[in-house]
Amino acid sequence: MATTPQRVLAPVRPRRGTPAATRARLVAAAARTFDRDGFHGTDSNRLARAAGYAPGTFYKHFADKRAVFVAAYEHWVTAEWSAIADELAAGGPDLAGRIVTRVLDFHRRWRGFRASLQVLVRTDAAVRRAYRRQRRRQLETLRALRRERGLAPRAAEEDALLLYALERACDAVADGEPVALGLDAARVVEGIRALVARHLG
Amino acid sequence: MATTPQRVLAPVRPRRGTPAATRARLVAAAARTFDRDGFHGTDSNRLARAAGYAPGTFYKHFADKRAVFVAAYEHWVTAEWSAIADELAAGGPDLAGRIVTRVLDFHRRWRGFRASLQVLVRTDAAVRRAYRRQRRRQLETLRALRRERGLAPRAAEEDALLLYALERACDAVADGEPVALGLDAARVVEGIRALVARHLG
Amino acid sequence: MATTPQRVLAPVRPRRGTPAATRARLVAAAARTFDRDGFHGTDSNRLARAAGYAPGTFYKHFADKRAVFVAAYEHWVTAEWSAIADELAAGGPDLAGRIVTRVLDFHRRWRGFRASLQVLVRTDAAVRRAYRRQRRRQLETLRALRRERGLAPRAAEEDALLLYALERACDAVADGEPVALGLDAARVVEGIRALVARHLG
Amino acid sequence: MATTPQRVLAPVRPRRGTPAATRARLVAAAARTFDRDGFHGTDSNRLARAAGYAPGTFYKHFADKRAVFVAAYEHWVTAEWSAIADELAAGGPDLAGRIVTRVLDFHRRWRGFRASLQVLVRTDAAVRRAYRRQRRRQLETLRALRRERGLAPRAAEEDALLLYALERACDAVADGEPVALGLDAARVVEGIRALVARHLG
DNA sequence: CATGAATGAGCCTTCATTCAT
DNA sequence: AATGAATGAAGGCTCATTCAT
Repeated sequence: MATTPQRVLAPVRPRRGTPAATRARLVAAAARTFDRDGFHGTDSNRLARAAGYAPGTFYKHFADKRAVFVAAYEHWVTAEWSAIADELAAGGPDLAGRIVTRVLDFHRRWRGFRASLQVLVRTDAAVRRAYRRQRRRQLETLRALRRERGLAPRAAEEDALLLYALERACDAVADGEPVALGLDAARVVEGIRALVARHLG
Repeated sequence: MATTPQRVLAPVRPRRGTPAATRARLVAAAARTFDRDGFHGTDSNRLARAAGYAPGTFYKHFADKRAVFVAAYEHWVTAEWSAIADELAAGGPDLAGRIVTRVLDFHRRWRGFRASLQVLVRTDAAVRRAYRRQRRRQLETLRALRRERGLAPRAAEEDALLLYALERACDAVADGEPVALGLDAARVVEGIRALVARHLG
Repeated sequence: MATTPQRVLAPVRPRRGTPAATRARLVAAAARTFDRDGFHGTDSNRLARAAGYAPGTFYKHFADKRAVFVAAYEHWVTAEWSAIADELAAGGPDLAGRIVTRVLDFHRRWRGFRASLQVLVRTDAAVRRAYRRQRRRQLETLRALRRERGLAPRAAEEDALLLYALERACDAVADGEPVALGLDAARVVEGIRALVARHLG
Repeated sequence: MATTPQRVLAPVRPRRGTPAATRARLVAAAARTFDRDGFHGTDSNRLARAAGYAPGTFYKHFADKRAVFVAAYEHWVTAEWSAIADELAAGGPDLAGRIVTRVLDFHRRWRGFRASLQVLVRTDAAVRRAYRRQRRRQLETLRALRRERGLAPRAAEEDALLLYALERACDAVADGEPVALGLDAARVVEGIRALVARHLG
């Protein structure tokens, strides 16, 4: 049974795959790399190599470096919200706790990416558009949730505030900031849960 | 009231100033430029020119671009907190409202800077240290405030959560996000105020 | 016998060659340029252009300027000693005279390079290592020669002295020093030949 | 008995000395610094500071960096040859040995300077002129010596060859090359002495 | 005579992007 | 579809030199 040899520095990939598969690999590798090194901490050649392709291939699939960033963002955030939507749909006790666990999980995975995102939101119109679109989706999801569950009604402005608090707190935890400051990380997480629970309650 | 005209590309300044004055001008110009263009959106030559100096002058005062960033950060955040400390000391009604106005003001002024800061906190150990130091200071200020005013006692973890919520919400408002999303910005600000008031109460 | 015309600023070359060919062109151009202008008298962009490439290409093949210098040195000195080895192997009368002609030839070609070499030997550990390695090789070649030809035995120290005298005298002749001083260059060369002959004799 | 305090990084000096004294200090500091770091390994500000002066002072005394180099060269080599002239005049046994000791001593002191010198001789007309002038002086000294002592007559070309061998061998010893190659340094020095003795004999 | 802040050309290097194969 | 050699604009930083004090 022959095994495909794996090169360490240049992952194997079909020399000719479907464009969609190639694109998906490039997006996935870019997401990982941006998260680890930041948007300005890598270059497009490295992104291509990380996916197992040559530099030229990258530009066959994306107009420029910014374009993969947007693609990776959409991909990641779509995944995030479909996971959270599942959580919401699942029902069961401690909805708030389960949401926080989920969000925290995502923020841990994408903290570096999110940091670059904040810079590009200010710098790049396409990124800003994508970012706003996602925020709108989040607000709609939240409103729908309350409607479906018959939860306490809240103004959209209050939902937005909850999202801000949730996302910044999860970023901080993902950064390891509470630990670095000598705080009890579990209590911080519990605080976040309480916030969400109060809001949904 | 006549104002002294300022040339855009080469601000008036003494042909030969004290090192401290030069450094201060460089820091101020760097802070403004980083905020507008982002850390990776300018270069050291531009920073020097923005302060009215030639490229070489920059490197007489800072080891590299990162070093001015830290200096500008310390300068800005020190100013922020001394202003807030004044506000706190001033007494008078609506403490929460006055704090939010102040913080919002700062975030409006430094939103771009803060975005780059988040990236550099992950990328650069010196920036991370400076950042943590400031956070520690914030927590201490908050604790001291509650003690002096005989306000409701809170765990440090809860203070941290307040800071996170406050800072992210003010960033969003400074970004113009509520407006872009069709929300009522004033209601968002009022929501922030309520959050702070409830915490201090 | 027609020669291919070479453009000075952009030598003809295939638009896309093998890495080895590119590297070889860069090394050759660097050797020429270092010899003419000295290590500190050129820059990496000039070296790239002299080989017909853009600045970036240089850094695809060498970590820095110092690295091409070492590569050029190894290349040149390898060529030198294989030529001398051929001379030695060839046999025939006036071995000393033929050696001197050869060495003189090389020193005329590489006098400027050798001058920079002396500086870098003191400045740069990698260059020093390469230099010592070559000297060792020279001493071994000399010893092997005497053994094979049944020539007069000499201590390694004496061989070294011969090499020193030979190399400095050839440098001076290559510099045109005898002529500048009003000496008879041919007599100087004859003197060098006598030195070598006496040593081998 | 009060001692003058000596700062390590900025040697004391009279704020207003005679121009000649200032110049002499600058030359001495430059000679030391060039020897240690090479001509291209320092900058004119460092040369000034090493002598205890500000950058501007340097340019009050020398037209440019190259000019101190020439001045330092003349100073050093003048000292060298007056010491050797004393040695020659002193008489006594083992003239050759004493000459070699002296030359070796100088080369040990100025090896780094000499390396830069070889580069500048090719690069800079003023340095080349100074260098040729010194060589002419050496040849004259040698001829005068033989005349006065009634030594064996030699063609100027042979004297030149002796100088070449002597200087290169002493450079190598000063470089520590024999030791690095596993040779017996004392035997090398003895070889040099024999060379000189044979030539003078 | 001496200072030292300031200059700015220019070198070293990176990296987003192209294009011939 | 994929390659990867090649590009060149531009950014980071140095340093010989000037000049107002």
